Amino acid sequence: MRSNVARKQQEPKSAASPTARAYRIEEQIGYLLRRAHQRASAIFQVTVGDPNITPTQYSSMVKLNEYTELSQNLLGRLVGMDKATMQGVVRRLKERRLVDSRPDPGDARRTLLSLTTEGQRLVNKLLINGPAVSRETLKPLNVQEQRHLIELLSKII
Amino acid sequence: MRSNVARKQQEPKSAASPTARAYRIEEQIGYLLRRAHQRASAIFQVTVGDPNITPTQYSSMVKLNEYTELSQNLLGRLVGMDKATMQGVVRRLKERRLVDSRPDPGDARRTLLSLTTEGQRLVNKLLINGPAVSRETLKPLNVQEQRHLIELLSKII
DNA sequence: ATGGCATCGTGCGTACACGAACAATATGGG
DNA sequence: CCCATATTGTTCGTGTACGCACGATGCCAT
Repeated sequence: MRSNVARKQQEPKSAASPTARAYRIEEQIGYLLRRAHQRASAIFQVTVGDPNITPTQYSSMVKLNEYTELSQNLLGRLVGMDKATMQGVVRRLKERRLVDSRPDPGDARRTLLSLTTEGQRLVNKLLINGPAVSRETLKPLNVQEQRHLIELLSKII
Repeated sequence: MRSNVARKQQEPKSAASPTARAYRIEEQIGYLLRRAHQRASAIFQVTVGDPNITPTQYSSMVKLNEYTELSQNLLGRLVGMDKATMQGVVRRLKERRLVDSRPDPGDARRTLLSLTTEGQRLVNKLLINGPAVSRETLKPLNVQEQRHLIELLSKII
């Protein structure tokens, strides 16, 4: 068990003027979001029940489970992924036979995606642990704070 | 100008039972953190003033500016990056002559990192825009909500 | 009907993110 | 002093994430 705190090697140069509020990277929203997202991903990985499924793969499969069949671009919009990113996610899911695709008969530009039987089985298993992932991630907060955080994050997206 | 909302192609299969609360991926903390982080990164990129500097490179340089000289591992702990990730970040900063390194005279395992003059000049320029990045990211919230979000995120890290 | 513009999926390049394995070095307890 | 254990930094593999450019296709207004 090692300390999570950095050994103090050196003092920071305090460039604080008396009036200006200090700019601390640890208090900036972007920094906090990066760290919080890291922690959430780590909790997902150990809690969801299958170490080979990533958060983005999971959300893609959950959406395909809801809609049955979706084009790749539309799926990307629904789960907030760039089409280039979506490409890689879908490729890996197809390689594992969790997702299948067929050309859209009504639009030759599109590929329709759907879960395989295997993919359905897996996502329904993972969905059981879904709430536990969120619960564990939000554990440091009380119920009211949890609701508030969800609400605030929804607002800034 | 195209709509950001997906065209409705198909209804989701409503699998809602009357009692159980629906599991919506859009309300899960991990999903929201991923989306919020995406947005924050995009705002950083267009607001910080140098499109070639990433958020992680920025936070590394800010920390090096505070401490003058740090080992790679310690810097990684201070900014919340894995040592393998840190490796790549530092390599790119060194390639651009923004960061310099020397062996630690007191510990042959360590490499001491510091900003070059060029790196100092750049980070001090970027620090001017730092507050604007955070301000823009938090724009959808009022001041009280902004403070609250920062506080809640700090708690779950 | 056709020409301009948007959309869809792909490929490439760059950058985080991290687990795992590794070699070199440091440290502390017996 | 010496050995078990820990730390530091590197490399490899896999997976997001996205900008850009491309070709194929669809759509719409003239």
